[in-house]
Amino acid sequence: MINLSPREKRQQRTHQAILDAARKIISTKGISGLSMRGLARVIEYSPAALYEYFGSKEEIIQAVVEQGFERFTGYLDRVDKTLPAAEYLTELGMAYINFAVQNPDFFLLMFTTAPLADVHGELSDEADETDQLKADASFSILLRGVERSIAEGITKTGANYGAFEIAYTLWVHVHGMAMLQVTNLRHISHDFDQINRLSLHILFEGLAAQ
Amino acid sequence: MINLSPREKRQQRTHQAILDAARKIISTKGISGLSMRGLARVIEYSPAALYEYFGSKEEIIQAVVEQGFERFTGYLDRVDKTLPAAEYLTELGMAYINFAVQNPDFFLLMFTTAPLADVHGELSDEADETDQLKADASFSILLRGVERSIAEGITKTGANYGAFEIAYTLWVHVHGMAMLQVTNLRHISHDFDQINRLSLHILFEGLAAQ
DNA sequence: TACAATACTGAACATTGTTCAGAAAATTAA
DNA sequence: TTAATTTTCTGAACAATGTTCAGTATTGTA
Repeated sequence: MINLSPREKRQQRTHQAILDAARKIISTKGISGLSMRGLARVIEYSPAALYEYFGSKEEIIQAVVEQGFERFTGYLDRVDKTLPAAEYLTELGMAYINFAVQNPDFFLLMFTTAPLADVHGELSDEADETDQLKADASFSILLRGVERSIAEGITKTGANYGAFEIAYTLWVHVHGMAMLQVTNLRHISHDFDQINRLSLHILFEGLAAQ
Repeated sequence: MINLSPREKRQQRTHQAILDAARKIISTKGISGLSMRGLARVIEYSPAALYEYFGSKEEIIQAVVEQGFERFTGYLDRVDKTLPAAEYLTELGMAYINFAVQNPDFFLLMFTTAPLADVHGELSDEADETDQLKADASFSILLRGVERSIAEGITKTGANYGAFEIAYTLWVHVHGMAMLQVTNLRHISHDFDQINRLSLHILFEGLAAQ
């Protein structure tokens, strides 16, 4: 895995160059601004050459989204884990929103692109498919933060809800803020940082209540 | 306005037939399944005829989204207003999510389509543009519910936050649930109703806390 | 140096949104 | 009713898109 032949190195470089160019185009001109011909022009290949590396435009987009989630997870993972749980979760949420606001079109694409022909349902029927969530890298970061907040007594659990339910609650709240910031509220010139923090604070009070 | 000439009636009928057909196509085949030729075939016109009624495909989509928001507002408005504020706001939120789940592609389009060349900013610079929100029909429904909840003592206000901030908090939370249901969690066979209600309940505890 | 695999190009195809000259239909004027 | 005019619609065409494919370079191996 570590040692690559010169050919494989070239392949990987081109593969990545295509994805980088695609990501940049999407970030600047939106997903509708991405064309195979334009993409080919940027990396100085003919349009047909792209099909040596990817089966279709859809596959390219899928790969860009996949790498996007990796960068996203990395971004969230960079939040200082030595912070007290309450602050940590707040900053985690703000990082989530920040990522969205700084790459609005890209974020939008990530969260509106359905995974291509996922092989989920392999363990299927019986098993609760929310397991998929728990396996998700960025959700796991949140989940660990929540578990710590429970240990620190910041959030209370009950018969109905444990760490998973609390994490879900935080997720939807933050995701809603991020999403609205990037769609409905996008062109409203107003700084939402303060109200977002306040809003999160209110939610934490609910999570702390018995 | 009420009396229309036969010609105007025909125009309006065709106009609406186009939008209805477009909405149906989007609901069944997604936005990428909408083509001018396919749309024309459904209403039994030639593709070029569509341009007699709309300037472009983009304008058609815009109009479909606009009517979508009207239907959406109507849907929310149908929630029983005689319910106690807490229950009312809960049911309002669940209706929001229901609308999304029942028309996933359509909902997605509505909340990811940027309004075309909006004339906002006309009162501009000085005025806080969050006023746009307060003018929004569906947000107003929520706002009135929140004001009632304040009157009933269900939610507390503070120096930092009044009805607007509380409404925003509820909105992002519910919107996050709806959005995730329609994107990330779409193909997970799991009933989220229970956890969504629970999640909302937790938020209300925060809103009730001092 | 010859052979084989890989990487790429150019030209073509079907499909898309859109335009436009003109035919058909509906409305108005005579 | 007829003639003129306006509205409504069609067919053919255009440029741009994603994709394919035969064939040509380029690279790697014997």
